[in-house]
Amino acid sequence: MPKIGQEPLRRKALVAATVDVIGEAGSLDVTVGQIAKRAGMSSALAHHYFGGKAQIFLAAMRHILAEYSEEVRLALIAAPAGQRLEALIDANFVGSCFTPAAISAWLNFYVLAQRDEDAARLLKIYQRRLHSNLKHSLKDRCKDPQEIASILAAQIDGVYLRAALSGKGMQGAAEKVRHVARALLEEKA
Amino acid sequence: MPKIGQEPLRRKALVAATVDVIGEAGSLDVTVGQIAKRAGMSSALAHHYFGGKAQIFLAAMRHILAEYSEEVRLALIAAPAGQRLEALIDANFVGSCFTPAAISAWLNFYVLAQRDEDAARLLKIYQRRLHSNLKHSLKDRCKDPQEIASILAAQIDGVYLRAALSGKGMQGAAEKVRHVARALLEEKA
Amino acid sequence: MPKIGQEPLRRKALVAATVDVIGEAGSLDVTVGQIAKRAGMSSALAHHYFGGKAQIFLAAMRHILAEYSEEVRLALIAAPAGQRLEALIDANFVGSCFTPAAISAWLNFYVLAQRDEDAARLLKIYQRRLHSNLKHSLKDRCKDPQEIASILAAQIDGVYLRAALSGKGMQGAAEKVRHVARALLEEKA
Amino acid sequence: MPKIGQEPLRRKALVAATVDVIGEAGSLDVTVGQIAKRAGMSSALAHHYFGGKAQIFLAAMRHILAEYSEEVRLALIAAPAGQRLEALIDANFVGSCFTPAAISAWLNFYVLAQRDEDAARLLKIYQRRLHSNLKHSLKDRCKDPQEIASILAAQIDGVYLRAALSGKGMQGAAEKVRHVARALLEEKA
DNA sequence: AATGAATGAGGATTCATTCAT
DNA sequence: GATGAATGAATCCTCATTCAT
Repeated sequence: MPKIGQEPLRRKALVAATVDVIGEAGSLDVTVGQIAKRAGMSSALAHHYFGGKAQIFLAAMRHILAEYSEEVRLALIAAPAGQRLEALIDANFVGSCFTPAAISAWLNFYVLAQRDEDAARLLKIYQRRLHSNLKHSLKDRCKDPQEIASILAAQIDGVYLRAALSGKGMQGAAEKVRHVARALLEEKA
Repeated sequence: MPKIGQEPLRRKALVAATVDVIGEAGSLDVTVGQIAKRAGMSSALAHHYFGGKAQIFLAAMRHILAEYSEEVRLALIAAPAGQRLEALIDANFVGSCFTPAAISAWLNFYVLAQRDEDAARLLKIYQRRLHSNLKHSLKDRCKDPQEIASILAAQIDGVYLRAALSGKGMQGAAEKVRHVARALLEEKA
Repeated sequence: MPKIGQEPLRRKALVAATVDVIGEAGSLDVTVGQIAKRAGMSSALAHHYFGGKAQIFLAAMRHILAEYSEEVRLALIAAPAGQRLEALIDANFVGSCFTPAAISAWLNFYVLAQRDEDAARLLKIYQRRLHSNLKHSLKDRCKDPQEIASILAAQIDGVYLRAALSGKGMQGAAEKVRHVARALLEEKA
Repeated sequence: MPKIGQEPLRRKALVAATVDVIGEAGSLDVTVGQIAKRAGMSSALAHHYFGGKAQIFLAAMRHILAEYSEEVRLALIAAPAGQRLEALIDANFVGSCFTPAAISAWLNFYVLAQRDEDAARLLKIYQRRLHSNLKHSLKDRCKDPQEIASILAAQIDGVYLRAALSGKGMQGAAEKVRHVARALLEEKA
């Protein structure tokens, strides 16, 4: 029996290891060797599958974003029509991709996006999707969904940042954003 | 007798060069050689004056924070009594330390704070000061200054992040935060 | 499958090269680069296999001591019962590990032992073993084997030193120690 | 009043500092900066007076040898005619230049002599003088002063080495050499 | 497919030495 | 005489990457 289908397994393992290691180090200054070791293979194989360090990182980022997207998608599906905004906000602070490890990877993602074309593109996709989701869930609930969505997106990111750096986790984070949302929607109403 | 009093000059030049180079690279992955070259001296001299790479970075961060603090201090002094909150918000998006270069250094500062004791301490000081300033300026204007300050601080950071990553500068950033502030203060009024 | 089993070969080559290079330089001030080059590999590989300069040195010292010990062991086995002392003395001045190169390494070993824990430990082992061997071979031939062994050990080291520094090799060295041994054993007889 | 005669003072201070620092480090791997600092001046001045690191070391060695020679000279003068050998042996283990610091410098001197012409010459002078002194003091007391002197010189060096490395000082060292001397002189007498 | 082997390039750091004042 | 300033060269070490098997 030949070992078949090893490639996807290996890639998955490497992606998971990357998130893991970056999370632990709190930095993108991790070596391919560390990642490969964590994934239980040689660094040569990591290169073989991904082509280079940058691509490994990118795959890890893509994974984080995919998990996040899925989380959001499910939350929106499950939410009652009038509660989409609240569900969306909550989804941004709950779920597997918001573990401390992922947060660290996420933070570094922001930095990477400054230089790296691919990272910047991925990040833009995330931002557009979040903005779009927010706008949709705000439709019919306020006069300027565009602006409110933009504000709430920033609020979400800011709360992330602070939660990530405080080391105290996401407790109370969603509530802060909901608070802002309520205030903005009550305005002049 | 030797040439004298070069140390402060050199240190200043190195700090400026560090902010500069980090800003351009969008990353802390810059070499002491790059920094020293930009500052017009040998890397050996940079080590001589600062002792090591970490200390050079730290001095740069301290410089950025000092500039920011000064900006805020002046804004608060100049503001009429009832306009302190607005002045404070504006001060966070205007001024010399919010050039693209400084923003990049700032972003990387967040990441560094995850691993580096000293960076974390500096960052905490910034956060406490911002929170404290916000709270003071909210006193007498709402029921829960503590909570509102916390929300606005996150909003400020989030707007930073987005402005920094969009590459479009700070246009409209302060207005977004002011918008949130207005909404939160009007609440239940 | 990769080329395999190179590690022991490389380690051996590096150890030999280390002794060689130190011998030529007459000093521990040799670079990993020099050693690696002599061993026919990159300095990176030397680090890969040994972890660092100190460990390379230590391995070289261990090698020299092992060779010496083997030399002594064989000499003692081969010696007739009544001639053990003489055989032991001779063994200290004959043999592969007393080439000029090894002597130089040996000399530097003394110096290194002043600072380096590991080197000091190794040296102590050598000294204890020599002392113990001498004492055993002196048993039944004098009243105070402990003291005589101590004196002869020092004599051996001293003759080393002088032979090493004179650059004229070990000619007549063993005979000097044998001379002392005879004199000490004849005492008060 | 101009500062005159500073040069000899500075040189003396540097020589003393060199012995000091080498003794502490247990190695010749000391920097000119360390030496100069210990001597209370800038490293530039050290270079100015000595021309380079090698010459500083050499001056320190010369100093140690001079002290040693003086010690021996005085001992020989003070010794009664028939006790010159014993006085000479004792002089090799007593005196200011056999402090732990000097021993360390001495040990390193041996190593340096392997490469450095000047150091080798100095060392040879010491060895010749010791040998000559021993030979003279052995004249009329044995048949082969040349050989006995050679053996005792080696014994003295060997005992040095062991005493220096044991860290227990020179206790009992002279007595060991005297013991050998007695034995050699009693031979076949 | 998988990996041990191997390296070149690069980076932080140190230090003897020189120089201008 | 004396020193702060300054640097080039060298060294250890790391790491992404390539290669042969």
